[in-house]
Amino acid sequence: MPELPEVETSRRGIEPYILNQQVIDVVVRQKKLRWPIPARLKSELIKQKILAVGRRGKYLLLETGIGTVLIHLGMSGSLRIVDKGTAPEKHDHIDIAFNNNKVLRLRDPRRFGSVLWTRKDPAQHKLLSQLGPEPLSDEFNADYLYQQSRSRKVAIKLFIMNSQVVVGVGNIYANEALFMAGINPKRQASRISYQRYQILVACIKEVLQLAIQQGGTSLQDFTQQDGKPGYFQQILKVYGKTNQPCLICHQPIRQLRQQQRSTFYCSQCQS
DNA sequence: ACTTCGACCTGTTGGC
DNA sequence: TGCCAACAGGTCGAAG
Repeated sequence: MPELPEVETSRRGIEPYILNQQVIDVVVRQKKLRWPIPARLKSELIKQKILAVGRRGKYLLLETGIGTVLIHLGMSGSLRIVDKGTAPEKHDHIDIAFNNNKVLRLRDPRRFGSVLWTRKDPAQHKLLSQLGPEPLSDEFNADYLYQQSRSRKVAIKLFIMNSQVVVGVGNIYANEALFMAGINPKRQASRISYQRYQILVACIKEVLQLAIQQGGTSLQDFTQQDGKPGYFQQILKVYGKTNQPCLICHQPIRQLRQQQRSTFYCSQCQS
């Protein structure tokens, strides 16, 4: 579920309820996620105040005075705010309870997500230190991406989904950005001109920004049980549209597999 | 240094 | 209707 726009929407959704609040309890029902939830988390996090709710790529960062909670939602994770005493449901793996009677609750059926704890500068954490620039930052520009692409034979779609190249471009938005840029997802990264990288960078930024906007407007009710409307469905032009007519040229959208992930594109509009 | 592939999980869907 | 294979929005680390 979560790509960067959903993670950012989650960040904005939970922030008002937990910023400057003190942790009074941590309840772990299932510690086996992508990585085990550290045993130290509860004892060290308890009594700490959340000083910032940040994001790096698809990681959420809950910063305290002594360390940072790293949360990744994997493929199926979601966060919600519930009142203290609300009964957990299936796959509700961890609660972080605050002194304002609110509880931050992670649900993750597939358990590809993670909840970690670091006392260092989170940027130095193993999982964050190798990450590429944020897609919406100035650091992510055509000069950078073009430089990175020299001598890279991988298909452009896989290239932009590589988190060491740029963070936050998942399967949906990689497909959408390449459609918007008119670039064939199978094209080798090294065989794309600087000019086309200028377009691609702009399209990646636009597609992500638009999705964040959509999420922000339709997801004000973060405390509700069903925190995931299909808001991004409406802006998708190729993802999941196999055999449907291209919005530009009416050719059927094609589907193929790249690295075990589905790719959707228009063979006429994208070269 | 770069690329590919298996692995981790459960829930849903589509074809027979 | 039921069954089962295929697939789902991520990404790490080992193997090639």
